[in-house]
Amino acid sequence: MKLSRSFYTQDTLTVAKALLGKYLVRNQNGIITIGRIVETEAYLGPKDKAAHSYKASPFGRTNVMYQEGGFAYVYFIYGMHYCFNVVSNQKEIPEAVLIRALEPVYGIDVMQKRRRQESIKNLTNGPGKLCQAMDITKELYGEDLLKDSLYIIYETDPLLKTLKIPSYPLLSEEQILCTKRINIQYAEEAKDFLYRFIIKDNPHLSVKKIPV
DNA sequence: CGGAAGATTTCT
DNA sequence: GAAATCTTCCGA
Repeated sequence: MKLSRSFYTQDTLTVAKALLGKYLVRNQNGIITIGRIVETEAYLGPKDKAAHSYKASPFGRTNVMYQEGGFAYVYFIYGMHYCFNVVSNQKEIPEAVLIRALEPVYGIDVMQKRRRQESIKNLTNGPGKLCQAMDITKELYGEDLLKDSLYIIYETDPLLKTLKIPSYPLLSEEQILCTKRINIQYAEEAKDFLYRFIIKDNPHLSVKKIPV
């Protein structure tokens, strides 16, 4: 089952944490790739100096964040990478969750081609890498995650069994770790907010060490 | 309208 | 440790 609109319109920290263990599905004209979400970061708009929507209007690149939850906010950075966020919370509240790392579980051969990289550990362990592996580009800016090109499913979805994807036990509270966010030193007091959520010890995290 | 910086990755 | 590379935003 796809995550519903009411999942995405919860408060952003709840969504960021609850996304761990769910499966991101990309259907690019019938080519399916799937990854298990293992790392997320919350960005809380006007009260968060690290957020793109900290001082923004509903007209710039963060436009889609003003929608209710469940849409894709994709941005281009450093002249070469895309990053994918899930818009969260209610309409007019410009908040989102950055998907920072996946564990590849389906369509791995496709991901290897797109990434020009054999090593499975190096396919989706970073926000730019996973966009390349899943073919997420600006074309998906504003995409509705309740549609069929890009969406997220529960760990109980029968599709996973159909595709013979090995299942994991449901995540327990103690497997989830909350840390500072990555690469936002400029954000003053916001750099210390514990808005990053990871599955403890997962081999596909973007950063090995836990930020202090 | 120009310049700087960036929620990154890769290679040295 | 630094380069690659380009969009966005901010200040003049």
